[in-house]
Amino acid sequence: MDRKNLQDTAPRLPIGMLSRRTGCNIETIRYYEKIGLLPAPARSDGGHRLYGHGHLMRLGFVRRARELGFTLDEIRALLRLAEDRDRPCAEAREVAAAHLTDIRTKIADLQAMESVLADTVVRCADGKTPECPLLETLFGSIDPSASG
Amino acid sequence: MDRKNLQDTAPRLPIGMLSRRTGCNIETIRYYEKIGLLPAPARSDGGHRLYGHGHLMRLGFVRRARELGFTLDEIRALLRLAEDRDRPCAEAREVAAAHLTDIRTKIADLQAMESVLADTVVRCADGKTPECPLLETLFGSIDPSASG
DNA sequence: CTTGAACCTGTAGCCACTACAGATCCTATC
DNA sequence: GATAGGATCTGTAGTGGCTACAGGTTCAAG
Repeated sequence: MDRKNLQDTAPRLPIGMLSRRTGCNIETIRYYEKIGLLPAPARSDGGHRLYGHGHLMRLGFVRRARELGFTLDEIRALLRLAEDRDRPCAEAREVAAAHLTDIRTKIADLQAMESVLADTVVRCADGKTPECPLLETLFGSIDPSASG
Repeated sequence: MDRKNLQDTAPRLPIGMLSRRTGCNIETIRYYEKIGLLPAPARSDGGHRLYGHGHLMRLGFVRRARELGFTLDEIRALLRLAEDRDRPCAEAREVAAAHLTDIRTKIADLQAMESVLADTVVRCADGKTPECPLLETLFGSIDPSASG
């Protein structure tokens, strides 16, 4: 069985089933269809969506990529690479490497926030300063006498 | 001079000046006014906003708090505490402590993403696997033969 | 009095969903 | 075949925290 057969769309699963199988909200699934991330599935006579195995795999891919913080645009690119089996690895690595840089930047930013806040909260807990250290920190160092 | 005199709104600065002094976009300043985070300033005869020292301090406060990742709602709460000088420290500490927890959760989440991705990118770079390790990771372990 | 920068209001867009409202369909039971 | 109620349908609007216009008015310098 080819796990990457994204073209297999033989209609089987209604949307609620797909939702349960992937852990993805029904609304989100419809949203992914609307923005073209998930191809429109077959419909029952009454108009209900019926998904195939390809949809299941594709949505699983999207969910996993989201868990790793990829944006929907990045995921779109990765899906294209997954379909084009010729030269995906180098390009996929590029997408991932760029994303990794983003993540590391975010971690660094959050760690900077964390250290300032942790320090401030400790000083608040001390109760050794007359003013609230947190509020003092936030009032910061704008000099109101400087001319703009 | 009391740095916390947020009530001083004697009209002096036009919005562009306030923007330059605080590093906050003009659009953002107007947005903060619209959502009630920054009080509406005086106006010139022609209708241009004229800000006072209190606005400068308040907006500085907001910007610093944003840099520490506080949400606008949290900042609203902190500003209320800053105005009410009686029992702010314990409550401000609570707001900050809750936010600190959020930040630490986010850091942990990002570090989890980082380690998976860093590992995968390295394996991509190896070129030792026939398939692309990144795409393999994203195709994950959904078992299509399991019944939903 | 003219120029052009600064400012005004209001609306729409961004991302990635989420939450309805109000209608229709599907399936199981009687 | 009727009925109940869960599942699904479409479409719209809201979230947070801005940002980007369009199309108009005002301000300050020369």
